[in-house]
Amino acid sequence: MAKMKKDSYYDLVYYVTRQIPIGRVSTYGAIADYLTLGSARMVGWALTQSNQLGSEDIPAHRVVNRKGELSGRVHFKPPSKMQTSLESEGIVIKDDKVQDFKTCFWHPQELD
DNA sequence: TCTTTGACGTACA
DNA sequence: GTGTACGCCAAAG
Repeated sequence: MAKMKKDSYYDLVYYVTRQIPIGRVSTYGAIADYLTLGSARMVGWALTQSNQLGSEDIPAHRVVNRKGELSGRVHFKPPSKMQTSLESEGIVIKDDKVQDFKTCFWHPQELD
């Protein structure tokens, strides 16, 4: 596994998303900026694809929007699974939003 | 090939 | 704080 088959923008997003520590959350913008994708939408798109594929190896529930809102919960099965998973990891969710978002926020740059 | 849509973000009134 | 507009780029029809 010294070399990945392809370095499509999804692979980058998948990789970074897997690096998100438990009890922490990241944002589309942070990932997009770190990977220099140019648009946060690319991150959401990749995550949607991975989710539809059933790639549970990717903790997409730890990725939220800039406001800390669980904007993509509707893409989960069931949608409430996103909040449940986050709360299970010690993250406080209130009204579909991360309370200590500022504290739980994690930036991929932490890997460096 | 063109148009529309989308788990977003920033800017402005 | 809210609503509107634009940019961003890829996938689907």
